[in-house]
Amino acid sequence: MTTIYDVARVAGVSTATVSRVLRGSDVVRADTRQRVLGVIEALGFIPDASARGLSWGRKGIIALVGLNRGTDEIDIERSSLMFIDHIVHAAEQVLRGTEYSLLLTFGTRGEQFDKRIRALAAKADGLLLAEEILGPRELRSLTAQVPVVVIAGNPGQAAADAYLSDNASGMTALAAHLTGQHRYRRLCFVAGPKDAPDAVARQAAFEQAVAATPDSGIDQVIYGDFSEDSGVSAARILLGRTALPQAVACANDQMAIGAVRELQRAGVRVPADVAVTGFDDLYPSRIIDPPLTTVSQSIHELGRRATHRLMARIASPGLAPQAELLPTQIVIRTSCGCRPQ
Amino acid sequence: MTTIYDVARVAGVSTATVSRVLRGSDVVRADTRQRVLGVIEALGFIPDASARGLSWGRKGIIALVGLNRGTDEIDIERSSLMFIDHIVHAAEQVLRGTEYSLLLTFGTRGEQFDKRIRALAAKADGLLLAEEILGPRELRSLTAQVPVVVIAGNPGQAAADAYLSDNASGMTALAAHLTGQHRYRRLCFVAGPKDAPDAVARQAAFEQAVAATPDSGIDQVIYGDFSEDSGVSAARILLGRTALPQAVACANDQMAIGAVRELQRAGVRVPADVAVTGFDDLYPSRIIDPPLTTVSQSIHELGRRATHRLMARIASPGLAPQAELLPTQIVIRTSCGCRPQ
DNA sequence: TTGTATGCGTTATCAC
DNA sequence: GTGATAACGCATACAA
Repeated sequence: MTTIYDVARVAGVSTATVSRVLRGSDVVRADTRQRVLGVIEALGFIPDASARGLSWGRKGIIALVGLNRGTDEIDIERSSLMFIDHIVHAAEQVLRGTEYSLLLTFGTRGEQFDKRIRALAAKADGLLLAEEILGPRELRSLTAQVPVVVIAGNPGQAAADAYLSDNASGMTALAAHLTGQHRYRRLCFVAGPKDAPDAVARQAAFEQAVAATPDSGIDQVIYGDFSEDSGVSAARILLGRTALPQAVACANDQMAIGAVRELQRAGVRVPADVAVTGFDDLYPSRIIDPPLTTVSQSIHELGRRATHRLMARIASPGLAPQAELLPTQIVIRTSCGCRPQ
Repeated sequence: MTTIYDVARVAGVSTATVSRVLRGSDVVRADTRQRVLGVIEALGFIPDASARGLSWGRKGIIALVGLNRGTDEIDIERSSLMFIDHIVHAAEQVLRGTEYSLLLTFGTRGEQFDKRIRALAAKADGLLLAEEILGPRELRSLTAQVPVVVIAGNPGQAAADAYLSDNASGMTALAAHLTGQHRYRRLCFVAGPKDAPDAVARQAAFEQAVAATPDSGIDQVIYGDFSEDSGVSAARILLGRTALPQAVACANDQMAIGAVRELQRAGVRVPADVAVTGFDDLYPSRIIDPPLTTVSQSIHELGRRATHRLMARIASPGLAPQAELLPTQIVIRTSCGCRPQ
C-alpha cells in the first residue's frame, strides 16, 4: 500500500508538504505542488480515509438505515422501487455534492439489527433512520453518541430530528373524495403494519374521516404488511364475503396494486364493481389499468431535507431537535370511479 | 466522544483489556469482562471505526459505484426499480451477514466522477463497479490500488473480475420467437445507449439473429437511453412513418413500456397492430397491459456473485481476474402477440 | 515556503 | 490474565 511517506520520499519533500498539497493548501509553492502532484499520479496514491478520519475527527460518511419488511428477499427482485430506495437516491444526490459518502444497511427489527446499527454508527459521522427502527430507549442512547435524523418515524419522540409526510391531511382528502364526490357508503380499509407510524396515521385519518360522514361506515379493516402480496390476500378476503364494499382504500400503493390485480383476476371490475385507492403515488400506479387514485408524498424531498438537516447537525451538534411535516396531495385518476379526463 | 481510554479508566483496567473484550478474546477473566461490558453499556461507548481500520488494516467497507444515465434527477422519483437498485439490494444482502458495510455513490461519467470514485476507494476495502463507468486506463490504475469487481461492464477488459448476463443468448431466443413463431418480417429495434455494453450486446445479437432469418429484416434502428421517455420518443418516430413495423424489440423494459404507452395513446393496439418486447423482466412489465414479453436476467444474482467475489479478492488479493456469464431466459407474455394462457 | 514532531483511537506485541 | 507501549497513515501546531 502506498502511503504519504512514499510520496514524500519520492518527491523529496516532507509528509507535511504532501498533506498540504492533498488538502489544497495555498501556501505550497507552485513548482513543489506540481512535483508532488506528479508523484501522487505516478504512484497512484490514494490517501487512506481511516487515517484521515482519525486525524481530522470526521469520517466523511453518513449512514442510512432502512427497514426490511418481513417478506422474502426474493420479493425485492420482483417488486417496485420502494420507500427506502427513494430515500437512498435522495440522500445520495445530496451527498454527491459534498465530501460525504453514503453508507447503508437494511434489516428487520431485532437485537441483531441493533448491533449492526451500532457498527454502522462507528463508521459514520451521522445516522439517517428510515422508519421506526429503534425503540425510544435505543434511540435515545444512540443520539447521545452520534447525530441522528429520523425519517417517517414516530412523531412522538423528540430525541432526534424527525421528517414526516402529512399522512393525515392526504388521507382525509381522499376519504372526503370517496364519500363526497362518489357517495360511497360501505367502505373497507386495507391497513399497513401496526409498527409503521405512516400506516397507523393513514388508518386513523381514514377512520376518523369516514366516522365524521353521516350514513357511511367502514365495513371491515384488513391488515397487511405494505407488500403487494398482502394486497392480494386482502382481495381474497373481500372476494370471500357475500358482498363487496363500494370502495377499498389501501394504506399504500403496493397493496392497492395487489388488490386490484387479484380482484380483476376474479372477474371483478375496478372501479365499476368496486373502487380501489392507494397511497404514495409510486411509478406502477400510473402504469396499472385502471390508473390508481392515490395520495402523493414526496419521499425524495423527505430524504433530501433529512440529509441536509443531518449535515447541519453534524456541523453544529448543539441544534435543538425539530420535526418537519411535508405536505401530501391527493391524485385523482380512475380507480376511484372518476372518468378519464 | 467516548473512547477506549474512558472505558478503561472507569472500569479500572487497561485499554488492552477493553480491546480484548471488544474483540471477544477469550483470555479475559469472566468477571473482568462483565465489569468492562457494564461500563461500555453505561457509557454508550462505540469504538471508532477509523481507529480500528487504521490499526487493523481493514475498514470493513465495500463501495458500490453506479451509473446515472443522463436524465433528470426528478425522473428517479417517477420511475421504477432499476438495475442499480437491484445491485444495491443484492450487495447489501450479502454484506449484511458479514462485518462489512456498503458505501455507495452514483454519477455520470466524467472527470468529476472519477475523482469521487477515488475518494470512495479511500474509504473502502474494495470496489464494485456497476456498468462501464471507467475507461481502461482509469480502471487499470484503480485495480492497482484496490480490489475491483465490475458488473455488466465491457467483457473485453481483463483488469478486474467481471460479472455479466448472457445478453446474446436471451436476445437471440427472443428474435427467434418473433421471426419463428410469429413470422414477423418487418422489425424495428429500439437500442440503448452506445456506451452500455449490455445495450450493445443486445443490439448485436438481435441484428445478427434477424439477418440470419430469410426474408426478414430490420426496418429501422432507433437509439434511446434506456429511459421510459426515450421509449416514448421512439414510439413517436414510429408513429410518424407511413407504416408501422410488425414488431418492435426494445433493448430494455423501460423503453418498451414507454413505447407501448405512447402507441396506445395514439390509438395503436399492442400487439394486434404492432408487437413490442423488452429486456430485463422488471416488475412493471408484469403490471402493464398487455404484459410484456421480455428476457429475464437475474440482476440480483449478478450482484450477489460479484459481491462474494469481491470479498474473496479482498481476502486473497492474488486471485487471477475471472469473468462469469449468467444465463438469461425468454419470458413469453402477450405483448408479442401470443395469447394469454 | 517547508520540515519536525505529536496526537488521533484502536490493536497487537511484548513483558509481567 | 493483565498492563505498558509501539505501530497504523494522516493532519497540524510549531519551528525553522
